[in-house]
Parts: sequence; C-alpha cells; structure tokens
Amino acid sequence: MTPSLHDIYQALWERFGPQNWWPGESPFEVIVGAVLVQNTAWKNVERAIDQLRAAEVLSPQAMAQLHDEELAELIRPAGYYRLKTRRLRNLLNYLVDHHEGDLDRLFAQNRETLRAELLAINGVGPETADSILLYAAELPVFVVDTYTHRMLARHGWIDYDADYHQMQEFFENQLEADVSLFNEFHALIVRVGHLYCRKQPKCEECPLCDLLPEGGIVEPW
DNA sequence: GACCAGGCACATC
DNA sequence: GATGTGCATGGT
Repeated sequence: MTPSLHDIYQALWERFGPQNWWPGESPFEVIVGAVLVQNTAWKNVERAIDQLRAAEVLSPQAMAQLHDEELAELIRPAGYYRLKTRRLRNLLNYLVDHHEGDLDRLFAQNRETLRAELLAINGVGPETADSILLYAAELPVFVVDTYTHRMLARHGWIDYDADYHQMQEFFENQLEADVSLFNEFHALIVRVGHLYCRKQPKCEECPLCDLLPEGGIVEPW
C-alpha cells in the first residue's frame, strides 16, 4: 500500500530536519546555481560560485560584462564549463533584453508566463526553471529531479516511465501549495537521494523502507 | 581506474 | 516518437 506523501514528508523531516535550502544567498545566485548544478555535484558548484563571488560578478549586470573566456574560467570547477558558459549567457541576455536585468521585474510576471519564458531559454529545462520558480521567485512549484524519479519508481509509487509533468502533478495534487513545504520536501529528497544510486538494483539501506515499513516495496530496475 | 553527480539539447533511426 | 550521445570537473 502506498503511504501518503504527507507520511513520507513527515518521516523524512523527523529523521533529517530542515535542510535550509537553497544553499545560496541571493535570487541571482540561485539562478546561477540552478544552471551550474545541472548533472553536477553541488560541491563543485560551490567552488565555482565562490570564484564568482570573489570576482564580484554575482549580479546580472556584472556578469553580463564578462567575456566568455573569463566567465568560463571562473565556473570551470562546476564542469561542462563551455556549455554552461553558453547557458548562462543565454540567461543573461534574456534578463537584460526582456527585464533590464531586474529580477523583481522578472518575478512580477504570473507563474505560467514566467515558466514559459524560462523554458524558452536554451539551456533551461523543466528542473532548472522550476528551481528558479521555487527557490528564487518563491512560488509554490514542486521541483522534480532524478532522485525524485528513482524514489517514486523504486518504491512503485509511480510508473517508471512517468514523465516530469506527471511526477510534478503527483506531488502538487496531493499537497497543499506551500512554498516552505515544497522547498523542504525537495531538499529532503535530495538529502537521501544518493541512497537511490544509479546501479543499485534495489534500495538497500533505503531510508524510507525503515521509516515507512508499510511502503517499503521496491521495484528493481 | 571506474563510476557518479540536484540536466539539457541535439543527432539519428 | 523513442533512443543514444556529448558535455567536464572533482569526489569516492
């Protein structure tokens, strides 16, 4: 039997406590981090952001002034640095051209428009866009990632072939639209995510199997 | 040395 | 429409 998402959240929160996300300081830093963390360990992103901070370019205006080679060198520790330089450039161009580099103006739009505009930027996919909506714009949007997929699929709570939108609906349909809840829930899933590692055929040591014995059915894949 | 990390776009069939 | 591949550094 499938435990409710409230039970799952409750169990994770009681075990691990608040995760204090997003691990950044300003909305712009969240946006930059959201791009840099794509398929990358956060530790590496931290190094890159530290270098950006030291170079005093953690604002749309300052970062936009950089040449590609300078930006690339600063974000290098985050990996895929040539690719991510392009993606950050696309974002900066969008911010400056459409919103004068003003994030308050960016976030003043309604959720649907904002999400659509972000997704239209080359290099911004659903998770990156939703991370910006939740952690920078503070809108109640549930962020889905690889770990979310593995957790849901391996427990048999959702079909393995479920797409991003279906998983997002899975959460948003069952939970009240609450920024703090969505913030903490996603962070907690990432917190335990490494236990659902790629090659493991089943989730030994899975925290939810312990925490929620009635929901600990695992689908190997 | 192999494998993995808080994706995404693009090529090819 | 599904499936495969490139992108890159740093930790285990």
